[in-house]
Amino acid sequence: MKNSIRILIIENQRLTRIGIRTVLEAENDFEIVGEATSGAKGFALFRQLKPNVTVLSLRLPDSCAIDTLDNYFAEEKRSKILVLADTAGDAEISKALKKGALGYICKDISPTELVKAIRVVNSGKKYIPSDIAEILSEHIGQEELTPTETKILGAVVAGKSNKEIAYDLNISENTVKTHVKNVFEKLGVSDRISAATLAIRRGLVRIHL
Amino acid sequence: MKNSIRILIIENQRLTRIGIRTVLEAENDFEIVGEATSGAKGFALFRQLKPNVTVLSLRLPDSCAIDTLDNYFAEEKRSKILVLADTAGDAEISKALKKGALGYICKDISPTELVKAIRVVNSGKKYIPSDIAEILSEHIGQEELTPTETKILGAVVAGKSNKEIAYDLNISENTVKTHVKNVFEKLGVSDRISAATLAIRRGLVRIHL
DNA sequence: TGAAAACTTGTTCAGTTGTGCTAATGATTA
DNA sequence: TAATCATTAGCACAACTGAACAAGTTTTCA
Repeated sequence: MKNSIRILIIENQRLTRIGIRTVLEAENDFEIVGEATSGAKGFALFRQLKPNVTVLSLRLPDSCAIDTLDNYFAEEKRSKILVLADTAGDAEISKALKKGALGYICKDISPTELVKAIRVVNSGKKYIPSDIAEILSEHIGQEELTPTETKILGAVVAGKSNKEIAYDLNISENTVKTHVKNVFEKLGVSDRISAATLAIRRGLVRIHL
Repeated sequence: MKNSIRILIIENQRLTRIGIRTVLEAENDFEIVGEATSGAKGFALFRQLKPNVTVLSLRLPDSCAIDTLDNYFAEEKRSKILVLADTAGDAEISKALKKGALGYICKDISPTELVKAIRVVNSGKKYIPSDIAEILSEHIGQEELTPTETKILGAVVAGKSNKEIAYDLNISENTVKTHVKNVFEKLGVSDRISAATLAIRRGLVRIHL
């Protein structure tokens, strides 16, 4: 169909993908041009098909959407990407939006809202559902972790001791302690377990399931 | 339709629910008699509709399927329940099966396999996909945590200190240490962070996302 | 270039954690 | 009844953690 919105779906959960397709196929100006189950295949299809809108799942077996977003924008500056998350609580929302994703929706979105999201994003505008916008606003003002702090938090989550972290990063244990303390302050916790669980909940670090 | 398999779907992610429905509706001897988005509504519908097969999502906003399975079997001893999980790695697989669920599938299941799972479960037999069976076998031989140990692990994950845990449970700090040590041994770790992340990964404890 | 942010290291010290033991009590079960 | 398991508790000790400082160096970027 002419002037139809050409859509690429990158999502590994088949049942969810079928759900998305079912919803989108009901719109007669939508055309699903491709589907992929992994980040690599998805990006390859993106380059090949040049869809109008790409629905990209946040968690894919081989990659994290946040990290691959750069590739999409390097390939096509005006990529229109709608990130699809499992839960709304993720810290990754703001990251995705900062990187240039136009929309961020959650898998419990209603069909009508999904369709709307696609249309809005296709028109080049941002689409953020109100519940997600709310969460975003909650996180506003929260200081971001620096690269080193993020690395150290990752090591903490991995169960490493300050000494081990110091050894791994070739810095003194005192330095590690300082970073850890700063991370605690920024996260509003006072022990490494709370830091770790918070990091996991917020998606501040990636853990290999 | 006569002799059709009457199915109840309890799953909160709408897109996934639509996917499931789309797949199941294609079978002309399947009949979706109800859908629910929460554990409470789902169980209410179960009592009312008495479906042949119930597709029950593991993680629901208000409850965990594992904990509510007992209710289903109390209501109807021969409930045929197919538990639907996000990931295959969960320790909850074995728990669900022990409690009496007939099947345990993952959301990236293929349509044909989902249909097959429904049919097998409806016939009263167990259905475990090979990849999940494999994970199950990996966990075999791993010692299970005792109730107290589970409670203490939960407290550890919650970021509590030994002292706090002792106070909460009205036991001495030394006892807490003993339990913590035993948990470490059973999990094969040697610090609380690793215990916590492992517990989260395996679904040994529930964390409020 | 100059300021701001990030990264680095140090010291001290109280408190917590984890290890390695031993051992009593109650509940369950073969 | 004997055996096993879960729960409880104690002690001693080394190691690690987190708080509370102060202060130097390097990067980044406007």
